Amino acid sequence: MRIGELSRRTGVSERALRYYEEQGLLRPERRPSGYRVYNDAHVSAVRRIRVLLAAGLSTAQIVDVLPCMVDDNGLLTPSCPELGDELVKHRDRIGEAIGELEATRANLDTIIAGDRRAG
Amino acid sequence: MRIGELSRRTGVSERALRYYEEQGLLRPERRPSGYRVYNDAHVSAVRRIRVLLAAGLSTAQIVDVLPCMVDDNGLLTPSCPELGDELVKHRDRIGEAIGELEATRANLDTIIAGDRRAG
DNA sequence: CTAAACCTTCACGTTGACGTCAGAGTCAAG
DNA sequence: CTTGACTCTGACGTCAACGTGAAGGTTTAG
Repeated sequence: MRIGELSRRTGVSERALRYYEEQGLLRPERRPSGYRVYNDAHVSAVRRIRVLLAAGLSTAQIVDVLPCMVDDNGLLTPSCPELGDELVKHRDRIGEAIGELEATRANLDTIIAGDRRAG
Repeated sequence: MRIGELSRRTGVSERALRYYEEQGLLRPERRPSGYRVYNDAHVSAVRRIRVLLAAGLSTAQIVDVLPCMVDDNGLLTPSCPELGDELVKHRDRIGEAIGELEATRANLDTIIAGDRRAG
């Protein structure tokens, strides 16, 4: 498929797809005309990129992480344990934020329930 | 304390602290000279801001949830004057933020666990 | 008193992840 | 062959979250 179809199938703009290639995240084939040609593996790659970007990783970090995932089914290879640790650390940071917000919400709930002091 | 000490105590640059005020995240007192004056509540507020930023929330989102986050002994911040529907709305907004972060974390978990079809 | 350290408000610079537009080439359909 | 949709490569614009001086006022130690 060409860039337009990939854009429609992923919901990611053509500009963003070209940018990902520029950053080394995607390496589509090229027709003699210069047109980019993508396949289904690229579709899932783009989805993985989006998930990682939404999780707060930069394209530079994703460049390191992406090769450690098997192309077809998004599996982490066991050959990259360090990168797995990076992802775990990042998940833990998000967990920390969730904890903060949940504690806040719990305090709010007690206040709303009528108590003046929350613990 | 003044901005320099707050910066040292939080590890956040003075420029960033002024930026947070500009975005409505901090409201320090002012001396006649114009100097900003902070207290311990601002120290924990800055830490919360940093956690939420690191989790991928924007300052605009933090503006919505921060004013109703509760200080050390469960005291309401002065920026939550109305104890009725407003608090409930704020709690619900916090709930939305939690939901988004949990979705992000779930996606990360899927990738880390090597499961199929993240996204 | 002076000097160092600290603070103020502009205001332009930077980086990342794109948006947007220009000018030109490509390709399937009529 | 022509039209129109699609694509290409620059290259400048944007927005958030600051960095980095500039030019000057404030506070405190000596």
